[in-house]
Amino acid sequence: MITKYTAEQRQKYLAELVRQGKSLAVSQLAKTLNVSEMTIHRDLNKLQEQGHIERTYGGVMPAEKMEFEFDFSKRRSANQKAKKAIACQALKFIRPGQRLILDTGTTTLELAYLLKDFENLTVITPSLAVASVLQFSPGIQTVLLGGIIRKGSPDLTGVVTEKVLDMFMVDIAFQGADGIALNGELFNSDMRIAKVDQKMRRRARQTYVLCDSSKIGKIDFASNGSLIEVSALITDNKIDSGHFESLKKTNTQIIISEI
Amino acid sequence: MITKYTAEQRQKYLAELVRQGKSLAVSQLAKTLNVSEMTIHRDLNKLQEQGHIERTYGGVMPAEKMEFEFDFSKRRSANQKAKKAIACQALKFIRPGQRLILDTGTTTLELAYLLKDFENLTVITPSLAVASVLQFSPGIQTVLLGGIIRKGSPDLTGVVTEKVLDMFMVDIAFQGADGIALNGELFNSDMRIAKVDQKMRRRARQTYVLCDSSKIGKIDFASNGSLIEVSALITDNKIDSGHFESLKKTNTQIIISEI
DNA sequence: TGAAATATATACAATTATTAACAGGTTTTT
DNA sequence: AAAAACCTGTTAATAATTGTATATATTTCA
Repeated sequence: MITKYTAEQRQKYLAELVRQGKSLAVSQLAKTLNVSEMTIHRDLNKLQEQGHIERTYGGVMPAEKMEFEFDFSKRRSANQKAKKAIACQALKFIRPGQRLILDTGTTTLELAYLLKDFENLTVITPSLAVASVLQFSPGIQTVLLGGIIRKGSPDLTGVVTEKVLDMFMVDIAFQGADGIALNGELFNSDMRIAKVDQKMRRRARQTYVLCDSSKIGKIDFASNGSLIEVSALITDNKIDSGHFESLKKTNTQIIISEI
Repeated sequence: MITKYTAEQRQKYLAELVRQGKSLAVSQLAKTLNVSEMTIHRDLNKLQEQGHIERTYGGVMPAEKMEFEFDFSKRRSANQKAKKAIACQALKFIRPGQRLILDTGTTTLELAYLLKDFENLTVITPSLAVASVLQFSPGIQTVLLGGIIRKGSPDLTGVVTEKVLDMFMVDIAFQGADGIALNGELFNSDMRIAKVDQKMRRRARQTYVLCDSSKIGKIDFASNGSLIEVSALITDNKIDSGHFESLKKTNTQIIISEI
């Protein structure tokens, strides 16, 4: 190309490249656009002033992003692998075209990461974290349930959340749990989440509870129902065999994922 | 890989590895990323300073807080000062204890920044950006309207959003506009936002339109109503005097903020 | 506890990216 | 048509990043 562009055309082109997330070296761009490196620098600076991009040493990044910050002090990275394995197992139940509910929690968040490249899904969620993970996935329509933002927590709760849930009926709900008693009772550490979880199950044809083995046999503050109401529990193979036998008595299917 | 990455790309990659709970030896990472071990150390330190990870001797752990990003190219344009002045003017109408709706848009976002330290407010918004700004304000309860997340723009629209709006009745709604015709017609560039704006006005006792002077006399794609329906228009003193006279004929109060 | 092994930090040099300053050219304004 | 404003390219200066060698910490194991 020996074409000559105006400054504006160039800058528009550059902005578009960055938006697409292409990585760009200034020297490369200079050749492509047939201008000096200095000109590219100037263009990029202008785009930065306008807030379209962010410059870094040796590169360009899409412009400023807004951030939500959350406290995840409870999470233990040791269980991370278990959570991923559980999410992989859950993934097997999902087919293109389905509508899903993804609950708040670190295990369901792991599932969201796996869904990223799925085609033709609708995901309904009370979790800002899940929404954030899926925001760039072209094949996924994300519906955020409304509600009150819990300070320091990445999710929505309250009357609004429950009301909005009533507007949908989905194929599968994937729920987390902060504890599962040996009689199959399901617990959350937050009462507000418990209420949302309860409602959620009624709006899904099937419900899967995703819960790593460390939380089985532990009770927490807010009961939201029982395993009897769900299609299956997905957990990992570190589950205590005694616990496993106890839970089996609830007649709920228990799916064990290999870490 | 003999590719060369910028520091930011490397750090992003590292942060993602940590999130996934992969255990990593610095020496291994250095080879993978094709940089010296020293550089990896420096990267990890930087990530630690930013609070993304926690370093231990010989290892890395995820930080206890987690950040979620939403793509948001806020234009830091020449009108920034006008927007701030307009937001300051809008602030004067707000009293403790009130319930507000804050529309999506850069001017209303500016208002959100000013609200941060307010006491005892309830803010209802379809804008994830607004929600993000207010997330740590102890005096403010933030309610996020549900709805479909627009790709590439952090706000909620659709049937759900409108339904949820019906659940509330607030004191004041603060709206933006992408254009205001000289006969007072209000425009958005996105039809979905226009519908939400329309509904929003019906759920507020008072509505103020916040719009910098550069957009006055400009029409855009989607009409959402007219200035006749609102309590006042707040704009800046760069407004063309002819435009001002035209708008006055709509009998809407026009508040001019000094930049 | 103390020494070896390993991990991390410091200091400086080399490399590379970015900016500043100036000059020539083009377009716009008067 | 002259003056002003603007854009671009060249060269030189400045600043940021990275690697190497070296020093200091931290852990482990005897």
